[in-house]
Amino acid sequence: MQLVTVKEIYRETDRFLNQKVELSGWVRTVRTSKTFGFIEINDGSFFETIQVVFDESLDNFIEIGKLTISSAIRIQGELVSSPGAKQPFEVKAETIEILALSAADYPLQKKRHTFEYLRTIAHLRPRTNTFAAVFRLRSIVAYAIHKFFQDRGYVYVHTPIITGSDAEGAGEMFRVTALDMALAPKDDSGHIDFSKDFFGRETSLTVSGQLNVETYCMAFRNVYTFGPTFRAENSNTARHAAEFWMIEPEIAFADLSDNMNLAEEMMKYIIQYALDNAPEEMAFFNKFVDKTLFDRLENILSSEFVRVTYTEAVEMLQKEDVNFEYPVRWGMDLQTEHERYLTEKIFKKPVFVSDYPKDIKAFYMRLNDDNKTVAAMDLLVPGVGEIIGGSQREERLDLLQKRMQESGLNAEDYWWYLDLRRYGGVKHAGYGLGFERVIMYLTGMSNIRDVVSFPRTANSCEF
RNA sequence: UCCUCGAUAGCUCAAUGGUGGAGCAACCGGCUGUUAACCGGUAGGUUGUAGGUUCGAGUCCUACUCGGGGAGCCA
Repeated sequence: MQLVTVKEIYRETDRFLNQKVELSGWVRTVRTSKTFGFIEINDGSFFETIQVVFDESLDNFIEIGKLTISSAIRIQGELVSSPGAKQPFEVKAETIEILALSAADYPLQKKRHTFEYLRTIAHLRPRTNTFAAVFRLRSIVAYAIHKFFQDRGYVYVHTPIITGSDAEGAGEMFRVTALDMALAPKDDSGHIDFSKDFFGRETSLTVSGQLNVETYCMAFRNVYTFGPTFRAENSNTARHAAEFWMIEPEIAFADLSDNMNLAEEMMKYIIQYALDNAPEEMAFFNKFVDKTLFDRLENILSSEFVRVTYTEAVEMLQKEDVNFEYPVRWGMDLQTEHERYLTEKIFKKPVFVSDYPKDIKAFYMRLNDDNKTVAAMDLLVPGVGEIIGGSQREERLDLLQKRMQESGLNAEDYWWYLDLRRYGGVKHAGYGLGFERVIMYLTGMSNIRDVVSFPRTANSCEF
């Protein structure tokens, strides 16, 4: 009797056909007749289920027929080719052992549930087809990202989760404190005295690893971070979460064009990797979640990403005969409706928009020679919108200091960041890729809450 | 945070201001190759919460809570 997984049976069917096998897994569905029945089980190793046929020759036939969904069982039997149309093979059971009987009020039924309902039972939803596919893909894509960078010699840097820089500028921050807030020590002006706190200063959860990873970029040349990020923004959209994962590569001796080349190569690599290594899951998404998925992904793999400057994009949008809620005008940030129009209507594929006005972008972005724009780039993709935001960094100390001053930042807080410009600081660039947004893009899932195991959003931290 | 729509059985949804229903799930029974199996039966409800209008409220009004969609912020 060979102990096998469902994945092994599907991938190496010839090895197991007409052999005795032993399987264990969870019941997805049971169908019975007077003298025989069928069980489909999923053993966790594979997206697909396997059908088990059983009949009254089993001494526990009656009990088996009453198995509830999600009960755990062990089956011994023979793998045989199946006369049924929907599966190539099945297991003819000789013994079925009930390992754990699931209660009858198991909330998942043999029918389609809404994603909204499944979010209320996030501890059970990975047992559904959709979420099993999403989270196996998420694991595979995380590995693909590491593989992409590691194969190219990048060093993976673990940047800190707790940060003392209180103005990274990327968003609202969650405070980290060991103080009892009810008894917090106050200073003379009545504000909480964080010098008495654990770190002796005010600290927060990171909103980006970028500033830290730039320091390692100046040592290892090509580096990346991949870790959790926290934003305390009261964002209530399908593509924002308070806790999410971000990939942030940083490359030295490189400019904005190199940065976009890297982003494009990485995106294509990830897509190809997902198609090659999760074919069942991807086929499922294409069939049940987004019927245009494969066409969309194939189109991306076989074409070059569009590259336009912000100024060109504004001109193109102004020429279109469309009534935008917010008219396009040079100097304002592109609204979601403009970004979507660019990527979904005009180009119908991923678009890099670069060289934004300096006033709407972060202080660390490199000032262009026109003195009006900075070497920033966003990658916009159909369906998701902004998936990457990046820039060439300002490596010239005097200009960086000037920009910080204009942005109202205290240069002393960034002394180590400025040091990089004094000690062999060269041109360098990098970007942040929202991991969940990649998963959304690869699966067609339209809500970020459905690609995070236990999503944390404003007013929601169950589980 | 703003705009908008919604909340009725375990799930998905019906119900003109006038006795709250269906399908699926559950439970009981039937069925010799099923595929979200099928057939028959049983049980299941303080209509999100708190007020108000009315002879009478699931239905109308107010507030709150939670959720969907859109916007801002961004990845």
